[in-house]
Amino acid sequence: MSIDKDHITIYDIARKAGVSIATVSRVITGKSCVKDETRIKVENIIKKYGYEPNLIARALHDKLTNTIGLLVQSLTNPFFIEICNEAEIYARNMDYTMMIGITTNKFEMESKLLNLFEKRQVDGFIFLGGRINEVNPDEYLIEEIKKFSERLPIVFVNGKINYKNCYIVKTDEAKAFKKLIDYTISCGHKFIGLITGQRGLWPTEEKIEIFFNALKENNMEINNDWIISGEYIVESGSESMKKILKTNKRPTAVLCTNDVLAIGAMNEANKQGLNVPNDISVLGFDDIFISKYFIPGLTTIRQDYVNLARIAVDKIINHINGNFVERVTIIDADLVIRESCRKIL
Amino acid sequence: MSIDKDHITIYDIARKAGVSIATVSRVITGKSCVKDETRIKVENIIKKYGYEPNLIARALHDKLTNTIGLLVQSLTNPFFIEICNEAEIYARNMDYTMMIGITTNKFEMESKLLNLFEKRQVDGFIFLGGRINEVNPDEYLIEEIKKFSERLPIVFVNGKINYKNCYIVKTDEAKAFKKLIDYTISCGHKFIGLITGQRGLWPTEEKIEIFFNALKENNMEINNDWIISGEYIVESGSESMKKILKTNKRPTAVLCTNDVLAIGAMNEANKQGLNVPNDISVLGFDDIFISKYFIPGLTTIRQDYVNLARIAVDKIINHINGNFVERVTIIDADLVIRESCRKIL
DNA sequence: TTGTATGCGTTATCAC
DNA sequence: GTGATAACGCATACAA
Repeated sequence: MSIDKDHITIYDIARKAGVSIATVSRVITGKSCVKDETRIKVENIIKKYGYEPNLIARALHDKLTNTIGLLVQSLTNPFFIEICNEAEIYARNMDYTMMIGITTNKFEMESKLLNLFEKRQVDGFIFLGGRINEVNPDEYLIEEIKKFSERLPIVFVNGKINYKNCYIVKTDEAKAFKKLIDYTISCGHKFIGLITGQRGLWPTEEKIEIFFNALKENNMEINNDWIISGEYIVESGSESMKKILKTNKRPTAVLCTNDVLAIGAMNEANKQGLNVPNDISVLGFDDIFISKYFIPGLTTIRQDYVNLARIAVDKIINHINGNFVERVTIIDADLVIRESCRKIL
Repeated sequence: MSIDKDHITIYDIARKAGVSIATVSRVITGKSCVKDETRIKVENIIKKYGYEPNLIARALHDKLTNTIGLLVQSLTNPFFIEICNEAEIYARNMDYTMMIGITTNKFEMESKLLNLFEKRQVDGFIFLGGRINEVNPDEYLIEEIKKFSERLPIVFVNGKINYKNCYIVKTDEAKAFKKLIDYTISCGHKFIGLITGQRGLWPTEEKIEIFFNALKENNMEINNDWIISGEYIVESGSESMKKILKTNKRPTAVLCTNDVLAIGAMNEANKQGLNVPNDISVLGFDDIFISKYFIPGLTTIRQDYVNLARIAVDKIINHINGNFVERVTIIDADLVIRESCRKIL
């Protein structure tokens, strides 16, 4: 085949088949009726020359690119990675391509990417991390999202911005974190600390509230020296644990609002010669891939990555296709018991 | 501003400015000369109406999309993730957008993605994992790469397929692994095992060869029961360590051809009640993010992710711009000494 | 059922 | 220095 595939157009096929380009187009899209005889003739020519429609030209006409923009805070947090991984594979399976933009947790970068990807005519956005986690985001951040959501479907994964045009798929983090606390208490722990990431984010504030409520319900001591906030990075988990271990009395268990923090916390405890879980128990949230293999295995909450990702993609595609889309979907998460939380006899 | 930005075209601007679309286009591209007076007039109108050129239309004309296709084997191996992360951020900084395709290490998927992304008119490919690591790939896998590389720049990250049109950026893995072995030996280890991923891949075979040579050079015992191959996943590292620990005499140190395996190996040693590094030392390769925080911290080789990623992107962009591009770039990697390898007195 | 003609929004060629 | 117009490749409204 000496013909360069790149340069075969609908015109070439039409000429070879002795029909008009309209007919060829009809055959390709399959939307309109074409007489069987001509359809087969055209199909054969298409096959013979290996013709493939030019997706750019099609996008120019249709205003649709079969592309989804994935705006993710970073690829350093394994939770985000799992979502990206599953979302890409699933989306492509549904005939969509993923454009990825890493915002490095900068709101300006989110804005730039929203604009850039809109210019690239993505058919929808998936938002992962960033402003959607803010408890009190600046008004303009919300306004911007609203503006875009008028034109394109936007899905937040684990986000909380509530606006009529925005879709949400999220883990029931409150319920899941309550499970984690209840389990810890059921193991006999009476002195429990809490390590969190940034204040002012939903994944943090929600869990802090649940934590306080649960301890009160159980008439347990709330020691503010054992409640340390930082960032959602390993080093911060270590730092927070260090602070907790400096207090006069140390807790028997420390809950972390995510696994990354828990790993930092375990690392620090270990450095100080403490054994997890014998000297101090540590629990996490997310069940990132390494948590299973850490020593000791981390007891944590497993978020349902696969469904979070797939539902996010489905919402976009269904919206595009004009199907009904549930605005908010909430998913349960399971407790994963490993070795990092000791049962106190 | 009541006008919908989406629908402003070059025609609107031309009309408002009282010039032709050609002039507006000249102002936008900046390639041809326009009288200062008219240029300023047009620029003002553009600003006033917030006009932005339609990138799809431009792509249809130019055959360029300012998009790079990133074909990655999986987002489960942290090494790949680091590259993706850096590549996306850097590429966008250079005004390119990243399309990501996860091949799940299936060659057919690589083929599909090559074709799909070419139809989407990416301006180049970055290849991460997959067939480019095969020591003896099927001929058709090579032919396909050759075919695509005639039309588009393709960069392999740590790949070895040698073809005149393909670019390569890679860590000098042989040299780096030699460093790792030399260090292990310098710590006094005389009985050393090796855990690898799949046979038939360069990152495996090359290291096995280095391993044998180094041991011979040092007149050390080569015990084939201590050389176990599997897959590049954590579980495989555990399994391999299990096999090594079943042998009569156990090595004092085990080298792993990547960190993922090392983590599995350490986990297994630990499960069997052995302390790393006191009972057995474990060393890795890659320095994935968790290796620093693992207990004990993993002694390993740090690949220069940032440069690997940036050089890959640069090669693509320079090729597109018609600049000279070095076909192969080889990067050194450093030994990172942590706690997982014990010094024997 | 099929063909013609037009639009999609650019850039570039060629006149003027 | 500027404008008219073709070209990029497709999809579709309308006409036949």
